[in-house]
Amino acid sequence: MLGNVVKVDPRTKRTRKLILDALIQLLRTHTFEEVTVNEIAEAATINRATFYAHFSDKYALVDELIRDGFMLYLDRRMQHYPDTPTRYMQALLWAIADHWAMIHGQCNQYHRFFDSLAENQIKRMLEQHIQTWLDHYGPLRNVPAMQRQLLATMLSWSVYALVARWLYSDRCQNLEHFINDSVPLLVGSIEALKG
Amino acid sequence: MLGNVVKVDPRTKRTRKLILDALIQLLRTHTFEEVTVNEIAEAATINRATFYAHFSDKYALVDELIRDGFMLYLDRRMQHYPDTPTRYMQALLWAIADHWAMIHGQCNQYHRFFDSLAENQIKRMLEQHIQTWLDHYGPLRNVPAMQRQLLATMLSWSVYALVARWLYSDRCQNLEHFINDSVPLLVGSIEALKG
DNA sequence: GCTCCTTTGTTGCCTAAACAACAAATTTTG
DNA sequence: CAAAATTTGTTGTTTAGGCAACAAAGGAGC
Repeated sequence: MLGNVVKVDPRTKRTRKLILDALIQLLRTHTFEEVTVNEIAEAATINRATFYAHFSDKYALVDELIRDGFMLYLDRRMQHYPDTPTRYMQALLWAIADHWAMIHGQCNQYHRFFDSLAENQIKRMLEQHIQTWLDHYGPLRNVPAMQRQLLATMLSWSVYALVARWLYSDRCQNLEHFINDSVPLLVGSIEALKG
Repeated sequence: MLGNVVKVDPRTKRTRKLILDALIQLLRTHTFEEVTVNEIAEAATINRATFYAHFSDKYALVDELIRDGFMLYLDRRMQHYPDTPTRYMQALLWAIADHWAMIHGQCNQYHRFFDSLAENQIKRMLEQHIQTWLDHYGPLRNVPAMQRQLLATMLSWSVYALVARWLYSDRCQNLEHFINDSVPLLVGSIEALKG
């Protein structure tokens, strides 16, 4: 985890941002399936070949879009360094809800297929994040690493599942209440590993 | 006046736009004198050397900014093809007023020095525009070209002078009235050439 | 089935932009 | 005023992006 400053060419940064922004803009009026690489390149004012120099295809692009977006909300919810399982799990649930709200506010043309791409990326990031958190969580120091890895996998899916359930149950319950109801379940599986 | 489509590299277009936009943005918080080429390049996310590849210095940049801006309002006021001297002069006066309002609304940090740069560019454009208009104005067909050129020079300065006078007299008079009062004077010098 | 048309990736050549380093001019500051 | 620090232009070299043109893979329509 060194200060890995790789000195990336400013043109590369700008081009990536142009492409990302172009997709966001297009998703306001088209579904992800409708959008072509050609349209993205045009909207980004770059050449189509340049697109392929940055992303292998539009799926790789949307993956990065999701990761960038979710990272933002995740970091934001981690500002207060939640050091107990309860507060950490609360933060994760809020971050997912934040991100979902942004997605379906900003770009209302996101669709089923899009959602499943998002789900994969988010679960992947959650697993990585939880893994790191667990490794730094004192009380589990003596638990074998493999056990912590399995726990991280399980929790990432569980956390996502719970929020998804709330989202697709028409969000009739207040989000804060729902989170308070969910957290104990998640914390329980961490506590279980201590014993 | 052929359809002179010169096929300009998309990167060039984008870079010029980035630089122009960067200056506009900086002029919201700094005076023109305060702004350095370095800051412009940074705000535009381009290299300083690239700036110099497009503009010889920041004065050349602001010239283009003014020309682009004024051209917009001039074209807009010419939409109705004013074919009489009266309507043409009205359109010119309005265009200058439009542009001035934009400048001092958008970028309130514009200053004396900036204004004089603007004045030069606008008078230059006015002269060119009036020259062309006069050349296509039937009733002056038999007037020697040199006479029309001198008239164009005089009118460009006159038109600008009148609007400037209104602007610096605290704009106490209604603009429309002021324009109606001014137009006959300008038209008069055109009519004088016919006789 | 077949054609026509669009989209997808890929490639080689060319150009605009990045970078770093420079001298000269200008501004700041002690 | 003189030293230090910015800012200004310029230049040679390196690199990212633009531009065909291409084969291949879907569709859409007949």
